[in-house]
Amino acid sequence: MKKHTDILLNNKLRVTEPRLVMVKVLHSQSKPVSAEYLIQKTQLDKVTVYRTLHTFVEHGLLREIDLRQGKLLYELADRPEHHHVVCTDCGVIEDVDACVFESLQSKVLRDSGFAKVTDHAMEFFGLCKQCDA
Amino acid sequence: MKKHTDILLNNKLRVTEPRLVMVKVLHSQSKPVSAEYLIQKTQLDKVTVYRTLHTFVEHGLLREIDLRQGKLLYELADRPEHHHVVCTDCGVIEDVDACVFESLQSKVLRDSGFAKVTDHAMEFFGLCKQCDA
DNA sequence: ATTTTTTTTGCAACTAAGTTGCACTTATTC
DNA sequence: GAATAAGTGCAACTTAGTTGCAAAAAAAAT
Repeated sequence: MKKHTDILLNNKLRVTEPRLVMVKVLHSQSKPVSAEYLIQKTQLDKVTVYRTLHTFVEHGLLREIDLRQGKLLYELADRPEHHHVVCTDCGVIEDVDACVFESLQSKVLRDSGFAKVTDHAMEFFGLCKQCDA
Repeated sequence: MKKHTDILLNNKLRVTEPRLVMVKVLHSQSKPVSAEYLIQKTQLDKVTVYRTLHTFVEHGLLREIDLRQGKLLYELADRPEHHHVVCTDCGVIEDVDACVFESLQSKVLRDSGFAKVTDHAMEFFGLCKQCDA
């Protein structure tokens, strides 16, 4: 499929079969996925999956997310920025629109004496309606 | 020292030598510390350290913090709630006063359709003044 | 189009953080 | 002080991810 090839080319990445397979699987999922999931779905060697994930993150194609599950998750970066809320019971993940981070940044700098804030993690944990019932 | 014994008793925990040693080391540090640091400082078996950390967290004595360093950090929960900003260059950690989380909670519930938010992670990453210079 | 160069891939072996099973020891309860 | 319950430490294991290196595949040069 031309679309997936273009995604790689647009990001100045070599077009290889493993990368096309990974882009395809990543596009098929609307929720963040783990390296483990990609290894199983793509049947690629785990080293290839881990290395490709890093490459994609470096090129800004993917976002790396830590939802306290002992492993990192990945989602395509072409979606609008947002945060996540994770059910601590069943693990379901829902989106939360981009946060009020801008207004917090100055407070962070003031409190800490840091020079710059370049990134932040803001994730929420709770119970989804099913698990709360 | 009576103080450390009391901390354990107040939290309905058995008073044992390893626990007293751990409380002592935890009190000696104002910044969050890793399990590794505690293992090295206390000379206790790593299994004991990991299990005691979990016990302390369950009893509300400790807070567990994930600052994306591939390992969890721990700090005493008797300090006022706050967040952290981490220098992505040198790793130094500074505190940020409790966040505007209350005002975000309703937004999170609205966006996600969750029933409850019980916890959140909100950490910042950037450059401290030294590393930015 | 073929050769050369460069990058990517996959295997095997490794690492780091943390966990589990189990016998032994140490606190608290009676 | 004996019985009971909980905590400790060793060895061995697990899980997520990494490193070295030779073979394979892309892109660049001819």
